[in-house]
Amino acid sequence: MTGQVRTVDGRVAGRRGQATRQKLLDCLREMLDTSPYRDVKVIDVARMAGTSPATFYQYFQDVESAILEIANDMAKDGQRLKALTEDQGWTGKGGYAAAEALVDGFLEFWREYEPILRVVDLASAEGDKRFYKVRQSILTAVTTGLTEAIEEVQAKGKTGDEVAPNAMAGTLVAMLAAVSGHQKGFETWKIKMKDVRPALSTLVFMGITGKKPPR
Amino acid sequence: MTGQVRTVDGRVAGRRGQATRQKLLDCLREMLDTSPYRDVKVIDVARMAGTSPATFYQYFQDVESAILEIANDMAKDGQRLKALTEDQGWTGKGGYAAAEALVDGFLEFWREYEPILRVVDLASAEGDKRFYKVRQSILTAVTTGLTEAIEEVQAKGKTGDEVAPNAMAGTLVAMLAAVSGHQKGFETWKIKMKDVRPALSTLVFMGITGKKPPR
DNA sequence: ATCCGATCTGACTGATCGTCAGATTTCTGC
DNA sequence: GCAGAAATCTGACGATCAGTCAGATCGGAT
Repeated sequence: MTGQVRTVDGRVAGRRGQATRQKLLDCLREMLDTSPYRDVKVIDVARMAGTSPATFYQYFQDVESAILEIANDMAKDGQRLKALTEDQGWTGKGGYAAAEALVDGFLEFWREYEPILRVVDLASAEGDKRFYKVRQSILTAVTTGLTEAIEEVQAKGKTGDEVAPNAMAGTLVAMLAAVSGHQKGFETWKIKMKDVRPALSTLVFMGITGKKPPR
Repeated sequence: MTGQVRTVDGRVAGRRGQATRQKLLDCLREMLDTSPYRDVKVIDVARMAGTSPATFYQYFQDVESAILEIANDMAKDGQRLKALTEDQGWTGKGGYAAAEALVDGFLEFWREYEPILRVVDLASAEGDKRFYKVRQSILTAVTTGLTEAIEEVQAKGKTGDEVAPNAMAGTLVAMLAAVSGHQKGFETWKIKMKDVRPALSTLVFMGITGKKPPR
């Protein structure tokens, strides 16, 4: 599906080329773990990979394109979040458990890809469509899943004055993403993630069902 | 309080110097509106301000320090958000109105400072303590305000199995900040901000009171 | 007009970017 | 195993930007 790996000038990369390319990506990712995004230099990545900057440019247009590559892999892995919204009963105790599972899925996913997600978030907020698309591919799946869940609950309840399901779903997803991306920040305050988890789960549950979760 | 404006080498800036400095800050802010953070160059800012790079370095250590300056002004302005959490009755219809006002305050504030807040967010997530402090000074005030509100409601309700007030407050604030920072993103989907506002208000209300907002 | 401190800048060094032609390594057919 | 071809890598280069400093310029006080 991804097609073959190609160099910037269109040549198909062979075994050695792919290995080098992957090594560059790995080093770039490690670099992003430790240095501010703005300070990541091609020359450093190349040096870390034991190669030359020219080689980097053989495989990537620029740093952003390389990060986009990593982000695409991440997005593929992110599709597992989608499953957490499907075929769930969202009412009663089972519903709260489902909310907890969704929350945990987000927290774990963000913990794993934090530095990449930071860049994806920034770049898409800055209007870069390539990164926007990646972000979407992760979040849209979850958003539509939740939208359907909310629609279902609202259809049964029939109070008539509910909020728009897709807006509520989008808001919940944004919330999950934001909190997941600031886990370290929360810990640095006097707020424990152990307490944040139930707060998130409760909000997800209430956002979907409009009710307080059962004890 | 801020003390006098000083150049990097410690001299106190006079009238002309302050004007130049401010012009540089203005141009930097405009630059951030239009270019990706990573692509903002000192030389461009200086050029736009009709001055030379050397002058820039007379007033700022580097680009980040200059942005931090802008961010500090913003934080000062952000203290108005704090007022939106104080002396509010958070129950019943008045409570929902208060939630709406808080949501609107966030949305407006983020609309005004979006590009700066993006950088503040990134830098503090990357562990830059200076930016982290700025972010805190805006959000902590609101978080503690909401924490108190939740504690008050819980004290009256006495169901005993509530979530931790500060975790809930922190989560709500993170949600508000996240959604506010992705307003354009929402609009690009098929989700209207007109629908997001009530979704946010509802979640804030439910997060605080544990009840569905009154019609 | 002259002086003095405040302010600005040209010019410089060093680092990184991004490119290209040519060197080096790996693969292929025999 | 070897010659030739293809794939891969790199040194070297011009361009751009970071960051510094000594000296030029400005503007107000006398």
